[in-house]
Amino acid sequence: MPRKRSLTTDQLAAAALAVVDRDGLAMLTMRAVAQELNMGTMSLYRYVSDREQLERLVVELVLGGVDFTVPDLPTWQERIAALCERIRLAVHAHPAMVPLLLVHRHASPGVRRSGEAMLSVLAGAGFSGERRVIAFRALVSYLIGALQAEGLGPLSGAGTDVLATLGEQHPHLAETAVSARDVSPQREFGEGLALLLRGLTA
Amino acid sequence: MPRKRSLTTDQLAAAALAVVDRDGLAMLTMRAVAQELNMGTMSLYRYVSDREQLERLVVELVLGGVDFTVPDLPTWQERIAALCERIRLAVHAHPAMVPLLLVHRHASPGVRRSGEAMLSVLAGAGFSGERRVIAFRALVSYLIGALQAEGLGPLSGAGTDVLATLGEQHPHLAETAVSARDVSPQREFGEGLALLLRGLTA
DNA sequence: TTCGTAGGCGTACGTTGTACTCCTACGAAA
DNA sequence: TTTCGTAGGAGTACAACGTACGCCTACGAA
Repeated sequence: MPRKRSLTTDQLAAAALAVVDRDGLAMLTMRAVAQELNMGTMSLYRYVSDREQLERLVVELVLGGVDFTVPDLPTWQERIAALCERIRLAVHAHPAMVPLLLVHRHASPGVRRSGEAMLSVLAGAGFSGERRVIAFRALVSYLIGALQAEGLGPLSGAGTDVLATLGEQHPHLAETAVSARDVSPQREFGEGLALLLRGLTA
Repeated sequence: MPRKRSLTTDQLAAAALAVVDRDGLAMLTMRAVAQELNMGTMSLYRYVSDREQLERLVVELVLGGVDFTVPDLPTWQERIAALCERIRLAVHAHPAMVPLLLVHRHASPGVRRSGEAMLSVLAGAGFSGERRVIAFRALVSYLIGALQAEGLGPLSGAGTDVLATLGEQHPHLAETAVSARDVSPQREFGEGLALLLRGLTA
């Protein structure tokens, strides 16, 4: 066997993630990643077959840092919440890559492992059949949506002047946007999830 | 004043939406839309400054068909649910454009109108301050996530053989995927939302 | 030392968005 | 009715993208 690879898959993924973190998702380019590694553009194709596969590597790298073992907590609600918070924390460190989570949520081992973990908690809590389907999908929908929303806040992101203009046509929206300033992403995520969990409890 | 425009903004948006519905979001191209209209590619730039703006037109066209007047229903939970279902129905007719909803959820009048409608219901139900922020964001997160998930089912979409392979490593995931076949998107959406609303009620 | 395999990379092509420039249609003004 | 200025339509062209192809070369096995 000839020659050794000068790169590990993790290094490649790390370089891609570095580009995304620094320059944004739009700058995730085969050329940019190659430059990040001081390599020729086409050399990347010795490690991935696609730009799509490169994106998947980024997803796996981020989700790979998450511990999906079910935490030892008194209630199943706390177990679900802890799992979700772990995911949120990992993703929070790389907000620009969130859209990749959505695009590659199929065919991603990390996403599947997270699903399995959540479902095992639900199963242990007595959820089965269609009830479990509904519960699981609701949790996943919330998780996906919340991570998206956190990436670029639809309310708190805008400046105060924009809100003033907004306020004339949409008073409730403007008022809520002001209140939103005092709610941290973590609280928002956690308490929103708590609402859903409360609904699941009844 | 010289010359009349041969196109309305709606016609342009409709052409773009037709391309998306027929050929998928990836084929939404300035050239493709121009061809759909039997126009030169650059002529489109008399109506939009950007490809981005063209995408926004598509979003507005889809959301423009939604009635955001608060429905006259007994409980505020039913009012919220009805509003969300209207949105789901409109989007359901054009599943390929769902990602555009996410990308342009800021700076979209349609999205803002939907938010204002939901918030007015919440306000009428007695939600105020930070509680309203949490409730609103939770609802929006669920809505966004659920619409995404519906576009391409993460569980039911895969073939049975894939599930079998999956089942060895992820038994709960495989089992839930089987149950998921009997749950229609509408039920899934509605009952998931009901869970969240129940959590909001307490 | 030799050789075959596989890594690295330069070139080039098709596709994208869009800047620039031209031609022309047409309503208003004469 | 004629003229003219404005704005719509389209062709050309370019930069940036993903990536197919083919070359050179490093290096472990023989």
